[in-house]
Amino acid sequence: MATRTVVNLGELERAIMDVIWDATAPLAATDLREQLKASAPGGKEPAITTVMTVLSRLEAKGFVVRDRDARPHLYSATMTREDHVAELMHEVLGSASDRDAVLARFVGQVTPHEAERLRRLLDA
Amino acid sequence: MATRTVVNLGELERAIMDVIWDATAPLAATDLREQLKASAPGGKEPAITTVMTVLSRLEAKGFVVRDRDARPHLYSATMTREDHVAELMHEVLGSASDRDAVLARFVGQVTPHEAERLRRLLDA
DNA sequence: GATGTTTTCTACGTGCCGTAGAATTCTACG
DNA sequence: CGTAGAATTCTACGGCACGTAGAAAACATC
Repeated sequence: MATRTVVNLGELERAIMDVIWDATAPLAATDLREQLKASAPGGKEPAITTVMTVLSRLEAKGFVVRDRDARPHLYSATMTREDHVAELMHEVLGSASDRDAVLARFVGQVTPHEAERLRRLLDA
Repeated sequence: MATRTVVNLGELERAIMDVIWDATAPLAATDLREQLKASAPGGKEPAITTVMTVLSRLEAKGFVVRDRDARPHLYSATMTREDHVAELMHEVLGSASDRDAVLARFVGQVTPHEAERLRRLLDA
């Protein structure tokens, strides 16, 4: 019933996606767990089964794909973080009736540098 | 523990915010309930206490303020929907390390009309 | 085929949210 | 005032998403 928007990631799910996105190649669950420990401040370290459960859920949600032929299964993201975030932005933008008004507020809050960047992108 | 981002609204909470945002003046819970029924397709109609509970939660979350002096209490939004959505967009944008790359994807997906709109906004 | 590894299954605890009755407080009106 | 009706607060339950992970099953390897 809940209009399943894409904005549905928990804390650990997001942390795992971040590791996958930062990786240069598909990762095995164990490696991923290592990276997770490295990037986590408190050194918290979930059980390997926990990581796999979340990975399965992320796969079900379409965020990652896994190579089931490889022997530890290898996981990779279905889209880049940038594409994902851009998509989220559009999704959020779409939730307003007056898109133009939202854009006005939006550009009113970007940094000068980003404004310049946007100008260049738009002229390209 | 969960890094409470602003992106936390349930289905009913959002529906209620939409009614409040569409309203031209502060609303009483009963009126709000009416509007809710009107805008809902299935004619689903939550109990008045349900509406009030959610309203209280929205107040706690800082999304609405209520006039406690008025006799039915009157509720209104703390910010416009456009400001809210723009804020969300920035929040989402901030979740990426490479903001420029995100912006590139983002502008690559806006409609021509919106691109034009953005150009004008940036030059203002 | 026994052993270590990897994966799947199953399941619990917690917190958010929709839901709303019960109890309480408040306002008018007679 | 006293009381009825209206409004507000309190309390609470059920469902679902997530973090969590053990138990069990499937695999690979020697």
